[in-house]
Amino acid sequence: MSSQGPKQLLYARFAEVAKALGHGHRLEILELLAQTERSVEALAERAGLSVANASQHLRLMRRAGLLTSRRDGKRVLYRLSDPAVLDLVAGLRRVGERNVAEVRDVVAGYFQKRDGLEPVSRRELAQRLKEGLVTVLDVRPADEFAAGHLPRAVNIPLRELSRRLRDLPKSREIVAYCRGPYCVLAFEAAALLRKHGFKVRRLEDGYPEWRAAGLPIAQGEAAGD
Amino acid sequence: MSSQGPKQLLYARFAEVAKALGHGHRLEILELLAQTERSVEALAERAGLSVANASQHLRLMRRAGLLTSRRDGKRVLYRLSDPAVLDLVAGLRRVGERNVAEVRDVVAGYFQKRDGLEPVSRRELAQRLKEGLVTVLDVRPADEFAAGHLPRAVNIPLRELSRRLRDLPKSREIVAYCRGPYCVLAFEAAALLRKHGFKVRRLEDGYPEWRAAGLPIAQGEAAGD
DNA sequence: AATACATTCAAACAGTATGTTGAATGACAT
DNA sequence: ATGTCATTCAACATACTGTTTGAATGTATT
Repeated sequence: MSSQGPKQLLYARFAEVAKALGHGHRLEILELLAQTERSVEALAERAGLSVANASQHLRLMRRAGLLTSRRDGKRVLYRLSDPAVLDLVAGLRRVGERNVAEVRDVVAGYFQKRDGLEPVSRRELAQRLKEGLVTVLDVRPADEFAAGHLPRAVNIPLRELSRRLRDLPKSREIVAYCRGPYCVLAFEAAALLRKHGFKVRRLEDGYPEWRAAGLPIAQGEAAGD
Repeated sequence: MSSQGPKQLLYARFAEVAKALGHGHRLEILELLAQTERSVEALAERAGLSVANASQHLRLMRRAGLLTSRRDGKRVLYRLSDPAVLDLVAGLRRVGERNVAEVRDVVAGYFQKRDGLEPVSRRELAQRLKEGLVTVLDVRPADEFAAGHLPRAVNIPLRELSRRLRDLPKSREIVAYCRGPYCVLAFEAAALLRKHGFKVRRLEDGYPEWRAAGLPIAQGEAAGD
């Protein structure tokens, strides 16, 4: 299979890149790495995997060219080797949304139940941010927020949201976002806030896409900025 | 693995799309289907597979949402379900080129040996075509040419090229293309023609990309147009 | 109805992937 | 040096993939 001609050889390599994307756990790891580089242990914990298992998935993706790693003291930090990896994942999503019945069912059955409204586009949000018309709410865990977030975003991780409703304005529109298009955090946040009478919509996707689009970002832990 | 939450379920589906791309033979089938829809038998023959084997690869890709099929009398014709599938394959190529050492080696060792010149961009070729400055040479098999090709292109399948050199002009620049970026036909053609003193360059990719870019195309068997 | 043909399905095989366990490596701290 | 911690490796059981073979299906042709 691997080597009748040079084209076959190349295609076998390209297929390996695709194979490296071909597992739910690995796509989840890529979503996490799209936020910021991370250690094996941190990834394992967030993705719900054993450390050894996460390590194997990471090695496989590194071999395929999806990731690179560097050592930082005792730990090894992995990150996406190329922004084009995000385009690939977005492509999988697109093909799935449009051509796989089960995907459409889940989107209709779970996601649209939490938030049926049209999401806000990046462009529109960027514009309204400039005009100071909206409150932007980042519902990711604090460390992901610290690694990079939308300008002037308020960070309330989803788990704390019901306790901190008073930190949010009732009059202004709120735009919630998290890791990406199917990150459940923003959907759950939208459902919760709407139930409590807030005016809320979701950003169409997440922080990685915002950054990849070249829009301004901010870093650090502070709430104010 | 498949269903702790809705996100995991979606990711498992998206992973299936990636898995369907994860085999050299399947990428080759996709390259053929990017030219035009085709029967199982035709695909099997061109990809060098048994009919039953091709059928299984096709079924898998159809399930994943990459392909659709329709019956036409005795045969079943497959085609790409979505232009986004081409974007996905292009994404694999891009990640491979930039991040997999072996890919770079093969490109340097085989492809650049045949044609080290910068390829002509679609834009540039479209412009020069309008001005009537170039001869466009399509080296794909006749039936693929007939299904769609660049305007005013001359079709000389690679196998016939050495016998039909006199059909090509020595004075004008020739731009050769075939199925896509790593279709060997155009590289071999460029090497052969250059050896015989023609001025020849390659188009940066192939017919499917030209069509996907919305540039004008022509159909039918005639040589003149 | 009988035949021919294209495709799919089912069964079988070898080969490859996944996830677990426990041991090995490599880097830092004492 | 010794111990500790994060990561990787090796070995294993289990499940899935790719391919071949031959039979079954479904569609045209006679």
